Order: sequence, then C-alpha cells, then structure tokens
Amino acid sequence: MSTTIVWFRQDLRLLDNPSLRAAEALGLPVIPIYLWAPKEEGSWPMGGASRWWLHHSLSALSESLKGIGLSLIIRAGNSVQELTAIIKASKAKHLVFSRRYEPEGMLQERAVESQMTTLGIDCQSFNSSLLFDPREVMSGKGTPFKVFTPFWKACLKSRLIELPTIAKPLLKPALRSPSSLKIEQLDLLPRIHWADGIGKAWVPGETGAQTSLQVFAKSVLDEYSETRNLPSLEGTSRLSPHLHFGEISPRQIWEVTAENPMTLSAQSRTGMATYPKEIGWREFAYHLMFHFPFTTNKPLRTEFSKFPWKTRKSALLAWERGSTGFPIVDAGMRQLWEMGWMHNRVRMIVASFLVKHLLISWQQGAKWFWDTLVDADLASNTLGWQWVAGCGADAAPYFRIFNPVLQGEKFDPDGRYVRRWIPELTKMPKRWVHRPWEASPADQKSCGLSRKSPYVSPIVDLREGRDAALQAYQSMKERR
DNA sequence: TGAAATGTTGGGGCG
DNA sequence: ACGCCCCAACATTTC
Repeated sequence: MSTTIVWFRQDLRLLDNPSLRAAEALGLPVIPIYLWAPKEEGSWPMGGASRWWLHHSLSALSESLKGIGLSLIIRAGNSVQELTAIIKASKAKHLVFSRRYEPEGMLQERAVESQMTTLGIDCQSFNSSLLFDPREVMSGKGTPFKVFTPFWKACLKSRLIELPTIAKPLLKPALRSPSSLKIEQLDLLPRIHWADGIGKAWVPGETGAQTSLQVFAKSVLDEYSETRNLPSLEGTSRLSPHLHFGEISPRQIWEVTAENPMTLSAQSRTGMATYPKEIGWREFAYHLMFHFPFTTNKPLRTEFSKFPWKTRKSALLAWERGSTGFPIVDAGMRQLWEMGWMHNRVRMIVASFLVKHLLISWQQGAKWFWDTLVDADLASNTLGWQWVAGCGADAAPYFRIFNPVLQGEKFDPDGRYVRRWIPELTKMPKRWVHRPWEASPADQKSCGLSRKSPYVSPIVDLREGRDAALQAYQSMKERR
C-alpha cells in the first residue's frame, strides 16, 4: 500500500492543521517528518531562543503524535535530499505540507515541489499559518497594500476566513518507519544554562498554546484595550511564540477572540476591536514580506538607504545587556534576555531608543531580537523595526521619538515593572524610579549606586540624542 | 501606537 | 475698579 508523507514546518500542531486533514482524506498510512535545515534560511537561521523553543515544541509534537499512534521522524540536512530519500525508502506517493512565506522558505518549497514533479509524487501545500493568503488580498488597482487600515478593511470584506476544524485527525501509521534522529541530536539547546528563565516562563507545544488561549479569552481579553499597554500586568495574550511555530492556528484564535457573538461586542465581531486588529497587523506583516521580500534586509522606503547610521559597539552592547541607564529600556532588555520575550509596548520603547537616541540601525536591533526572542518571526520583526525606524510601510514619522522617561512614567507609573527587572532600583523612590540620575545623592547611595552606575550617568543625554536623531533625518532628506 | 515648542486663554495677585 | 503680569492649563504647530 502507498504512503503519505506529512512534512511539518511551522505548523507544529494536530488541531486545525490542513495538511493533516489532507492526509486523513487520502486515507493512506502516514509518515510524519520534521526537517532541520538551517542552511536553507539565508541570513536568518533560527536564533538561540527560537531553537530552545523548537526543541521543546518538537518533543511535544512527537508525544502527541505518539498519542494517535504515529512516530515523528526527525532528519537534518538538505531538505530535497532528505525528502527524496524518505520517499524512495517508503515508496510514498503523496507529500503534504504547510506553506511558509519567508523568502527563503518559499525558495525551499519551490525546490521541493519541482523535485516532486520529477519524482512523479502528488504534492499538496496549504496555508495553515495565516487568515489570508498574501496573494488573495490586493488593492483595487491589483497592487499590494502599503497602509494597514485599507489592507485590513479589504481582508475583512473578503470574508475569506474559514472556520477552524478542531478535531484530532484520524491517521494510521506506516508499517515501516524510516530512520530518525533523536531531537537532542539536532543540538538545539544552549550549552550553558541561560535558558533557565525561559523554561520557567513558557510551556512550548500545542497544549501550552491551547491553555494560553483559554486563559487569555477568559481573564484578559475583555480589558485588553486598557491593560495591554501596562508591562507590569499580564495584559497580553502571550500567544506569539505559539503562533510563530504554528502550535495554534490563527483561525482558532480568531474564532475565540473575534467571532464569538455570545461574548463580544459588534465591534469585535467586525474584527476592528483592539485584539483582533493585532492579528490583523500580523497578517499585514506577512502581506508585506511576501510582496516586498527585500524588506527583511533593506528599508522599504529607499531614501533610508542613505540614512547616516552610526556604529557604536559599546552603546549597542549596553543596549543588549540592559545597562543604558534608562530604566524602562533596561528593564525591557533584561526581560528579553531572561524570558525570551518582551512586552510589546516596551519593544517599541527600546527600539525607538536604539534607532533614534543611539542612531544604531534597525537591522542591528532586528538581529538581536532575532536571536533572543522565542517568538522571533521574520515578518513581524521586519515590520516592527521598520515601523519604529520610520522606513517601512505605514510607519511612524521619523520624528516621532519616544522619550523613555515619559513612556516609563506613563505606562509603568508605580515603577513595578522596572523594579521587577532591575534590582538596583528596588529602593528607589517612585518619584525618581524612571529618572534615577535626578534623585538626590542620598537616594542614589541608599540603592547602592556608585557614580559610575548607568543610573547615575546614563549613556546618552536624552536631549542631545533627540537633536542628533532629528539632524540625521534632515541630512538624509537633503542628500539626493 | 509622541514630545517639545509655541500660542492662547483666563484666573488671581497686586499695585 | 482697573490694568498689568504671572503662569497654569489647554490647544496648536513643529520636529
């Protein structure tokens, strides 16, 4: 009897997974596989925090496949070669997989598809990671969108969202399994234990994803528009890493947060409420990455290729380590390092600080986020950084410069978030907690801050940084 | 999904 | 009572 190969990519789940449904419909024995091919990711091979997540997510997937009688096959190397070897050994006739939209991911699947044609294998691919395939939503002129609101209106008007199928697929195993690596052999875990904090904060895998969604829908969603900007609260969904690895489908999130007429207002049912709109921004990020693939490395607005960015190694290092002297910035960067994640409001603040006050290029920031975020996602990372830098689609004007002191005082008024991540400031009075360099020497001393502490002498003067940023922006516009 | 600079207004102190 | 000034408080514009 023939066999179906299910190639898992960024869809590490059983529920609402179109390729598994296709495999179920074929009714043949199934071999589920995962291919580790970091060399095929161009300049964006998976970063450290993401590899940690992948390790645990693959373990979870392997366990849940075991629960329905299947054994996950792990391979590493060249994806075309590995797939070919497995297909030949198992005499498979069908390959099903979920599409990716990263430039390199698309190259990879084009190579696979062409090889399948050569081998005479039936090959089916599915959109499992987006509500809207980037090809399906276009402006009236037939061009891709560059502004969020019209994009999102067009999406909602198209009514293309399918409802999820939340039922475990019924699959039967192949009689003989190809050889498999152990997950440990992929060497995804860091050698030193910097991931301890990440492990305490997250439960990778489909079960963890479902729990996060239920908790969010039940206790956070109603107040989301008011609490999402307060980093000291757990006011956000925390679904991003699960979504990135495809441990949960966006359709299911959509159904729970935007389409449930029993619990939600008319506004949320039309998808314009605050949380569903965030899902919309993710869709927009993929739309842009698909239609403008060069933006993963270069600014969308080409005049920014002349922007006079600076190379400031020690300032970049201080930013990465969370020792700039600006409490809200440092708290965010330390949270990122410790739990592989940062509150979104704080992401905007630290990004603005790097790009504007330090004049370090958004690409440098994007690389650090890529390596340290468990939810590192090429589309969202690119959109976010280009938005902050003012060089992307629908971007903030360049002169919109966040003042880290005012942002801190506005969104962390009691300093709880800052004190949570910066022990040096535990005893700093509320009045000065976002501007400790202005505190009295006595207050500084009671916190044990020496004169060399960044909280006494921050790495830049905010006024000078702001002026320099505005000047750099002017000089870019004047060059032609 | 800013912040700073600048402009306007109006209450109150005071000569 | 009146004009003058100061300066919050708010609005507008500029970066």
